[in-house]
Amino acid sequence: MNISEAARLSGLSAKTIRYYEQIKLIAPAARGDNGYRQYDIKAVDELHFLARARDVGFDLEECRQLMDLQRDRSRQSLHARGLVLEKSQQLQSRIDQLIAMQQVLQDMASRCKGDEGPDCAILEDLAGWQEEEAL
Amino acid sequence: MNISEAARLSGLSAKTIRYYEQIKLIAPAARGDNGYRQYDIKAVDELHFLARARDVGFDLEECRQLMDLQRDRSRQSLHARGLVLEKSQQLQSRIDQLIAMQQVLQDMASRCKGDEGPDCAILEDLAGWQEEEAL
DNA sequence: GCTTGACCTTCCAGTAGCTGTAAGGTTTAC
DNA sequence: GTAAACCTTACAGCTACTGGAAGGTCAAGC
Repeated sequence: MNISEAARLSGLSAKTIRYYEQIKLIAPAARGDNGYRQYDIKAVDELHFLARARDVGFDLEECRQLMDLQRDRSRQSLHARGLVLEKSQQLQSRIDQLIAMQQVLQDMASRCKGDEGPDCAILEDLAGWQEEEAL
Repeated sequence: MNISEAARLSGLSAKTIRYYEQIKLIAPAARGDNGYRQYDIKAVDELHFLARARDVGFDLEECRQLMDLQRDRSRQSLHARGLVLEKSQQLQSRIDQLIAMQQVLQDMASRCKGDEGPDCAILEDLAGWQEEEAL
């Protein structure tokens, strides 16, 4: 099959597939007589694997490691588990951070009248007096 | 004061301050005889405002809008409130997304033995059978 | 006066993970 | 024959910086 069909089946865009080939995340695709890339089920499975790994938050370097494990017949499942748990913790940190940011925003919004006047607790807050630490 | 002191007080790096000047997010700093950038309290306040806005999740274009509001004597606080509420919703979407990703990871990890053997629920999951949608 | 180190300057390149666009070749349907 | 819908490569651009090179300036100590 051509690249657009592989894209449809894997959940990646054709552009992304070419990009992954370019950065050698995947092996160069086979080519037809016309120079078009050709994909078989096995190749699509690999692309799908990447799409799934990206979806749950792994970056491309981590995807590379996961694919290495996937290919390694003598792998130890604890390695994959380690990568997953580490990523899970990273996501948790990011979630905590975003929640904290959001709470500040909610707090700002609740203290702002939000009317036609120029008085605004939000802008006062952002402009806010230098905090202790810096002085 | 020189740029490194302004950086220390504002919470931005000197590099970042120069960058903000370059992309015209802030006005060009005054210069001393030696060509060094000079900052007064007012300039530092503006930098601090930017640092705070970035900290709670606004991108540079949104920071520009917030600063425009800050400078506008005839502003309406509902505009600032709108920006904050919109950003809050964006953060919420992102948080929800990250939580969903993390749950998948936790689920994977819980089903993986994580031992010395090659059998791995995680890798099976990532490699997983094409989902209905694509077929 | 000279050196040393900590500043400052500009400019260019690189980061992650693509996406958009241009310029062109191929295939397919009518 | 031709138009649409594919495919190819190559290069630029996105966000928000950060790092580094090459060089000018300043203050302190000898």
